[in-house]
Amino acid sequence: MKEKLEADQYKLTVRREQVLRVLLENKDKHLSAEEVYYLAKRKTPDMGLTTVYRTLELFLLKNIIYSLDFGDGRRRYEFYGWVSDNYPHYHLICTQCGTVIEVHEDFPGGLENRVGKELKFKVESCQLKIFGICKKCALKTLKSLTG
Amino acid sequence: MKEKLEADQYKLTVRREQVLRVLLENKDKHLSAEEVYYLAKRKTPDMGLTTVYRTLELFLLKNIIYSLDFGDGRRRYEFYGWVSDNYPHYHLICTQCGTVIEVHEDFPGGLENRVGKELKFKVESCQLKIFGICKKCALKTLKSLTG
DNA sequence: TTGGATGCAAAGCCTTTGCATACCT
DNA sequence: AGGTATGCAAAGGCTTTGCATCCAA
Repeated sequence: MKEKLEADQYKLTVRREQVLRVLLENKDKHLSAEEVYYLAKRKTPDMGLTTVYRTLELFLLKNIIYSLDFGDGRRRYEFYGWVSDNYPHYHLICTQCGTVIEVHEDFPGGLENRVGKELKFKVESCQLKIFGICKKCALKTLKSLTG
Repeated sequence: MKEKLEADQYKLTVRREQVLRVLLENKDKHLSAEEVYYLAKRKTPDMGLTTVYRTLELFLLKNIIYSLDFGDGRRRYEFYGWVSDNYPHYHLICTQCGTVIEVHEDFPGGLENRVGKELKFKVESCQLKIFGICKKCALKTLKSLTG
């Protein structure tokens, strides 16, 4: 599987394989570059942060991953989930505790087709972020009010 | 209208009014802090960039504006369009020329209600970004192919 | 041997903070 | 006077770049 991803003209070096592994093992985590760096460093201690950035850039270019921004000032990375065999999905972001919940569910309303046809736009990918209060925080708030 | 926005405990100073004016005059433009700065500077030459940042932060806090990220490394700002009298809307982002097209249309499929009920999540706001190729770029590509 | 991959350090951007000054009530 | 607002400069945080070295084909 890994080999297939890189078969083009790029080499799947040890470092790149490490980055790939970390990303695969944390599919649901939305890691930042630095987090990938620390996790990869565990198995490859002489890995550099620069390499992580360059590898992520390469993966972005090859559409292996894509990047998101949850407003905390650093970019986060996730495997690509559009057109591929992954289901498209979207994110619920709690504005109180910052937790990001992934919803693995199709986009509603045949959105992508409608956009393509009605608005003359060739859709490549979608990102849907829903901000609000998660159940935990709602409970917490309730408890603090009732004592 | 402007007065109403600030009536709380914050002063609507000349600088803040300038920032507000720039934002109002560019409702459809998704300005960055620096762009706001330059536009505001035209009428108030001794305006500082720091003030723009601090004013934008204040406006964010008061839910007068909200911020977006189109992946170009700088935050962009727009008037708040949820719950308010603005229609919710989403963005088409051309991955070739970077143009951002606003679609003033409700989110499809009663999305926000479904999320709230099915996933136990109190929705505050949504952001939908659709990446792809705009009509202009598609034409450009076609022409370059046919000569 | 040759070109890409890598690490380190430095530079670049955007944004925030510290601090002294200016302003308004 | 007192507290907020502001500008400038400096600091911060994340990311990219320069450059010498390393590695694999």
